[in-house]
Amino acid sequence: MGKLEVNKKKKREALFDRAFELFTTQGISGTTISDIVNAAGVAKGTFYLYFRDKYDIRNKLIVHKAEELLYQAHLGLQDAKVTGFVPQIHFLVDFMLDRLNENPALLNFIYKNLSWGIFRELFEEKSAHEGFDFRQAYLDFLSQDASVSYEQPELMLFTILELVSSTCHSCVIHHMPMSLKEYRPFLHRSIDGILMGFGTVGQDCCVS
Amino acid sequence: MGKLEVNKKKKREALFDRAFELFTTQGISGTTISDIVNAAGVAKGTFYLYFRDKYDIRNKLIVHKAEELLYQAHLGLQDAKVTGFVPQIHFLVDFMLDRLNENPALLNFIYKNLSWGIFRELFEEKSAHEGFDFRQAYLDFLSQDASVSYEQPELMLFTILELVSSTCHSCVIHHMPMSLKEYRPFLHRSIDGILMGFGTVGQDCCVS
Amino acid sequence: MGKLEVNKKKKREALFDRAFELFTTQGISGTTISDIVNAAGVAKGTFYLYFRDKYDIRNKLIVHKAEELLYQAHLGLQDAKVTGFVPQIHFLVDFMLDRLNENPALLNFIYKNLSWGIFRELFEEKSAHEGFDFRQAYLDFLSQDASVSYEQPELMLFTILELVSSTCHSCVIHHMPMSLKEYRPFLHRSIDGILMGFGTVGQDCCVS
Amino acid sequence: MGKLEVNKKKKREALFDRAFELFTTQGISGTTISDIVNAAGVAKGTFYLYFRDKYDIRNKLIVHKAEELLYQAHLGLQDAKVTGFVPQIHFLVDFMLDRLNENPALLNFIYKNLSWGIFRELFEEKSAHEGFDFRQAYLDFLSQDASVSYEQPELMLFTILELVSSTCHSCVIHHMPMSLKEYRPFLHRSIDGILMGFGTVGQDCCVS
DNA sequence: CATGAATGAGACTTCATTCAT
DNA sequence: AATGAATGAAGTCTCATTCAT
Repeated sequence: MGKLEVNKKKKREALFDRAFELFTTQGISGTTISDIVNAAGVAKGTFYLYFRDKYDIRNKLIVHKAEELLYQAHLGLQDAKVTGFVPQIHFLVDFMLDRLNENPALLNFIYKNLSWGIFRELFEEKSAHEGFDFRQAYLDFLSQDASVSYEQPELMLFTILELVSSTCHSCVIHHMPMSLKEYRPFLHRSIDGILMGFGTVGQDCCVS
Repeated sequence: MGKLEVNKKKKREALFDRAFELFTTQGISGTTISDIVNAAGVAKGTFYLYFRDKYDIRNKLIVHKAEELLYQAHLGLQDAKVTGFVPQIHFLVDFMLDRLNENPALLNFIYKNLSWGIFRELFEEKSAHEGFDFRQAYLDFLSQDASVSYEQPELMLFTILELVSSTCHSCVIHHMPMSLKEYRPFLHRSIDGILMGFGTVGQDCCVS
Repeated sequence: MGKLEVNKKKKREALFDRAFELFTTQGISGTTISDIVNAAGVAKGTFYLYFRDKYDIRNKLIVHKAEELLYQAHLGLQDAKVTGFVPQIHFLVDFMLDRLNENPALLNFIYKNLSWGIFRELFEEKSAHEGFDFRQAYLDFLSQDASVSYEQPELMLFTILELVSSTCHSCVIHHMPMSLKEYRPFLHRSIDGILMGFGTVGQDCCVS
Repeated sequence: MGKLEVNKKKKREALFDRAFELFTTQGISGTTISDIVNAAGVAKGTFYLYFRDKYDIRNKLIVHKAEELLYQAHLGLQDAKVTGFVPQIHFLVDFMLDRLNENPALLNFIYKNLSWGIFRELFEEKSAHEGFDFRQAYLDFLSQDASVSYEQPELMLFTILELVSSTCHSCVIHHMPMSLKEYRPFLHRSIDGILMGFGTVGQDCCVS
């Protein structure tokens, strides 16, 4: 990579990082492009060389941050060596809940965006982490565990994801109806319920 | 009520109704106070006699519209004479899904606000519909049905509500991952799963 | 005076007093008619029954407050039984400086208005204090003291008044170039100088 | 200086000059920022690149105009080759009175601002006219004239300045109590009186 | 590539004044 | 005489975007 190339990358990253800081601290509509370029130490016009407008950088940030979170969760799972699909799902949910609970700013930012729309993008776009493919990883989990079988596994993921992000937002940001710590067991029971709902015959809750 | 009093009410309602129309068609940040007062046929300053700013009227609209929807669903349930708690929940969900499916503008507007925060307000504040108490109505459903018993029934309602509004939004607004029509059966299965998760022993899915 | 008459007077006085308080605490342009009527506990429209606009009430207040100050000084002089024109002038100046030093809000309010323009009004208008005539009082001082004689005594009063109000404002409000306490001896020396400057032959500074 | 630099200076000056015209003809509160930018031929936003608000440009104008006046008087004094401190003071006063009499708009504008506050700024800040130091110039006058000696020379200047600006304003703007032409001799006598009041023993008016 | 001065539409808000009650 | 809801002109200031340098 040429020196010039490196410099460009640096500018883009400076804008990216400062924008995230400002978005999470002052809100999106409370952040102006002036704020961002001032914080990044570049000229106003430079912003437009890298992003179309404020919403462009916001969208790119959401995808990026969500991807990071998922990738971290994936790495965590590998380290933890959890086996079995259901425990793996619970592990991933817990991992992400912990991260979001520690970092409410991030949660607030990606809130309601860590959803199917983002997943589509993550699934379709080339990951920033070379060679990592979210969809494939998910489907691999499933096929590795012969004891489970679901109708519409992608739809199930969507359902769980929406439930988790939505309730988690309420608990972490508003502490309503209770803290995440208190709500967490109920959330896991609800996830189990959903898994059951999507399970095919021969794999259900009651059969021992 | 004096003539003056009636006139005030009319003005407030005109602003309220036009603001809703504009918010749902042009978005909130795409709607200016000028737009609202022009549509309502009142002077700019009049707006500020009734609302503090754009966000004040928005918040009041969200509560109002959510309340209307719930109240309609409640009336619908009474007419339908459905019995049993679980069927009643499914009825209410279906009723609201239908309304929201017909009226995506409304859905988009109250999206992620038809949540616990709103419920709290609806529960605590005096309803605009004299003598109607949401919380009591819900708890009555439960107690009327001797065959079911749940831990933390309010938490269960919260969980279901978050799931429904979140998934419904994605399906109705983005048609992703599929249309509401196609997703609906899976949603109901997920709700059953959640009910099961919150159910106390002796009342579970598999007992025939 | 009828009961209705009394009520009218009360309203006017309430507006007057509250307006003065607000003008001195928030400034004139920082005070709205709404502020005044709210503080006075009357309706917006009522204001216009008594005053033309904000500047009308301001002007009337200035005249009123300046007149009060002068009248107090006059009463103080009578009690003190100071004799001789020059000591009387110094007494009056000191009396007013003390009052203004204690009450910078008043000073700021009448600043640059306790001047010839106001005097004209006070001289010409009928005083609120029945039977009190400022001009005559001043001319009486002069004629009572056979040892002094001035060209243009009214012009001299104007000169002294402008000097006092102008320097006093700077000292009291800005403490610049120094406090009033420190500046006062120099002010008195300057007044003596001016008196000398206006003195006719036979009465000048150097003759012992 | 680059082309861009020159252009910026031009814009700032256009705003400055038009603002002064408008302030003196329509008054400050009668002048809007729209008026200023229209007159200057620049966009509304441009104003805010150079000045914080209307009061910012006003303050900067006052300092600037007062400085100009003093500097002109200083130049006039050098040309006139008047010697002796007292005649120099009278010359300066006359010079400024003439200018202000010719230009009542300027007088009205800097009225009561051509005072100690401004002097402090002029004394402390670097003059716009390179190498010109007001305070030093004044002190030099004093020290050059061995025949005079004053206690607190700066305080004396303050006293004279307040007297001149205050009385001058009344005479020029309101022609009250008389025109400046008629009042001028009395003013000079008052100044002499003040000089006397501040003079140290051995230097007074009457000693021949 | 990078800059940042300039733009100008338009958002928000205030408030003196009126007038029907 | 008193009220206060309604008015709407007028003002301030912001900020995304452009473009000459």
